Amino acid sequence: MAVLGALSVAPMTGYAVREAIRDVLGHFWSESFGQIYPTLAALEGRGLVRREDRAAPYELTGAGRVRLRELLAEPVQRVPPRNGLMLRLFFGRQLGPDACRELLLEAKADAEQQLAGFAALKATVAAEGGPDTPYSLITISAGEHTARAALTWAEESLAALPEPVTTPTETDLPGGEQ
Amino acid sequence: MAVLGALSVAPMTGYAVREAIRDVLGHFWSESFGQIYPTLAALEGRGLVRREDRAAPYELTGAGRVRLRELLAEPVQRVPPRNGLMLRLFFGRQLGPDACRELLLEAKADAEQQLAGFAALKATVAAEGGPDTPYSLITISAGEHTARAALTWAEESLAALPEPVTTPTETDLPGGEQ
DNA sequence: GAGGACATGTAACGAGTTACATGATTCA
DNA sequence: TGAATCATGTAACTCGTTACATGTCCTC
Repeated sequence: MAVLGALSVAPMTGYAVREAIRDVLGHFWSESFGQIYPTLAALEGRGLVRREDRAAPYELTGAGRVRLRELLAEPVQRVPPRNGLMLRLFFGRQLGPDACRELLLEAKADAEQQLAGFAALKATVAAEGGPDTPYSLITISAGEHTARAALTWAEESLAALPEPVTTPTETDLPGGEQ
Repeated sequence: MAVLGALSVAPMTGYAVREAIRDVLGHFWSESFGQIYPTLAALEGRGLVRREDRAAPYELTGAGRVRLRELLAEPVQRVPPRNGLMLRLFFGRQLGPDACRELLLEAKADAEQQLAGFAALKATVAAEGGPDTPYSLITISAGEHTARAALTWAEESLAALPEPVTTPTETDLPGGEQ
C-alpha cells in the first residue's frame, strides 16, 4: 500500500520510493530497505506498476491505481501494542524511581524534539501546496497532538513521582506533610 | 521482560501470565499465546524462574529478579512506526473525502471508548492500592493523554475536511434517516 | 581517479503469530 | 455427561530486517 501510494504521487525509482517513505511518511510509517525491491518486482509482475526499461522509474498503471484504492478501503488492522517505555515504567518499583525519572525526562525531550520537527514539516508542506496538502496536514496534526500529549504526560508524571526533589538530609521541619 | 515482570508481582501459571499480560498490560503490551510457554521453559532452563512440579505455578528466583532489573535498565528501543490509519489518510485524495470522514469518525469513537476504559481501570487500580499502584497509574495516565489527544485531533480534522456538512436535499424530512 | 550519491537486488536469519494437538478440572 | 474453562505445549509459516554483493554516475 505504501509503495503504490508513493508511486501515485509521482513515478519513482525504487531508491526514490525508499527515500520518500523515510522522509515523507517517516513519522507514521516505515519500510525496510530489503522490502521495497521485491515488492516492486511483485507489483510489476501483477501489472500494477510498469517501467520503460530497467533504468527508468516505476510508474503506476491504471490497474495499480484501482488496486491502491482497494487497499486503502480495507479496514485498518491495528498492530498489537508494544511500548517498551510503558513496560519499564509499569515495573518501576523494580527499576527504581531515579531510573524512572530518567526515562520520563528522555520521553519529554523526545516529545519536544518531535514537536519542533512537526512544526518545520508543517511549514514545508504548507509552503509547497498541492492537492495532497490537506491530507498531509491531517497526519502532521496527529503527530503534533500525540507529541503534545506525551509532553504533558511526562511533565505531570515527573511531578507525581515520589521524591521529586533531592532530599539533602533528614531535616524534616515540624508541620511538614505526613 | 514482560513475563519476568508479571512473575515479579506474584507466582503464576503460564495461563495466568497470559491473562495478566492481556488484562493488565493490555493497553501498551501484548504477547502472543504461543510465545509464553517457550519463554517460561527457557527462563526455567536458565534458573530465572522455578516451579515445584509441573502443576505448580512458576515463581521468580533471586537470579530472575536480578535479570529483570537488568532488562528494565536496558535502553528503550523504539519500534519502527506503522500506523495504517495515517497511511490511509495521507493518501486520502485517492480514498475520497467520505471514506476519510468515516475513518476519522471511527478513530473518534475508538478514542472515546478507550477513555471510558481507562477511567474504569484507574478506579479499579486506585481502589486496590499496593506498592505498584503509582507506577500503574502513570501508564494509565499515558493512555488517557494519548486517547484525549486522538479525540481532539479527530474532531479538529473532521472540521477541517472539505464538505463537512451533508448537502441538504428534499429527503431532509423528519425520520428520513435510513 | 577516488569518494560519495544513486541504484538494484539477494540471502540468511530471527521474531512472532496462528493453528493444531492434548489433557485436567469444574460445574450445571 | 457434556460443555466450558483452565492448562500446556508444538510446528508450520509469515513477515520483515540486516547484511551482503554489485554496479553506475557524477563531481571534486
